[in-house]
Amino acid sequence: MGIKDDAVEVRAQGWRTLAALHALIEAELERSLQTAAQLSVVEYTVLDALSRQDGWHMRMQQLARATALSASATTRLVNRLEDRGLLTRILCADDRRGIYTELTPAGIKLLEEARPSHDATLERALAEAQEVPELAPLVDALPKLHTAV
Amino acid sequence: MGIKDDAVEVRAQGWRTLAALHALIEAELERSLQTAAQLSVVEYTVLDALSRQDGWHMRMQQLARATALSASATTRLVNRLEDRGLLTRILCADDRRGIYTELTPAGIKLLEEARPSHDATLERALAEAQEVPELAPLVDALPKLHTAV
DNA sequence: TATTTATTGTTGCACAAGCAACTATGCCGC
DNA sequence: GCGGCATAGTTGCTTGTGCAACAATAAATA
Repeated sequence: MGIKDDAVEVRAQGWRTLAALHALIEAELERSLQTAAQLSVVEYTVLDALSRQDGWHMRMQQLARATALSASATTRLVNRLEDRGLLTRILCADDRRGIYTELTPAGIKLLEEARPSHDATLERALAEAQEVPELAPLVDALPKLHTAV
Repeated sequence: MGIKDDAVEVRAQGWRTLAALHALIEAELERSLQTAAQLSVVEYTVLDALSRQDGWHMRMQQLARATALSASATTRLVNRLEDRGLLTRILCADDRRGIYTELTPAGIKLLEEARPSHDATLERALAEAQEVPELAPLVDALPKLHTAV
């Protein structure tokens, strides 16, 4: 096995680690958000993305990218949240094909209620992952990514 | 905003980065494996996990953990692969509740055919991710996790 | 041994996802 | 202005997934 083959295997192992950690965190968040606010992880992601957006409105396609979902899935996701009164669709004035989505007060409220649970669960999931030998190095690496030091 | 709040935000951002990179890689692998071998990512994961297992047999529950899938999803996943003749169920002699799965020659063959495409796509996806500013640091960190230096 | 309890895997059901086809609007060259 | 093409979003259909309930076997306890 040469150097080149090693690189392939290193990438594969990195990918497996990434996938495993992702699955662990997502599963815990899923349960936590479900019981705390009847929200799935993607639904929370939408509300959170909207809240971190200036003016609190995004187009469908931005939402699709933010959630890594297909266009059709995004449509139905927004439908669900709109039916629950958590956000509203707003027609674009300048581009009449486009549709903005905006958080309603109820959406903001639910997000604020869910956020502590989300954050605590994330912290707990990362702590659990650190107990797993294969995952620990990745958990350690995560907070070092964006520190502006 | 205090130090504690910063830690929360750092974790959240790390999680978003992890999720984004995971989604990007998975989407590319999905397309690639589909066209190369009519396999989904989880299906490939099963075949790969079995091939990296001594004796090439695993129990359902191990498979469920390796794929981060529920028990029922694992059952149906194994059904699909068995129907295609890529693996076989083998009853455990010592624990008659348990079921081993084992790659068939056809399964081994398909895996070997799919692996180059998988590895190449993974390399390409990581290269693409490195062009995205938010993802680049995580991409850089991945290969450093398991290097036995 | 008999009875309870835990574990392993499968099935019914409801739901969310992707793909392809569609509508509606914007944009470009003529 | 008009036909052709690209873009934004929605809908029909199929499929994979999780949860809860279940059957079968093992392990624990009396």
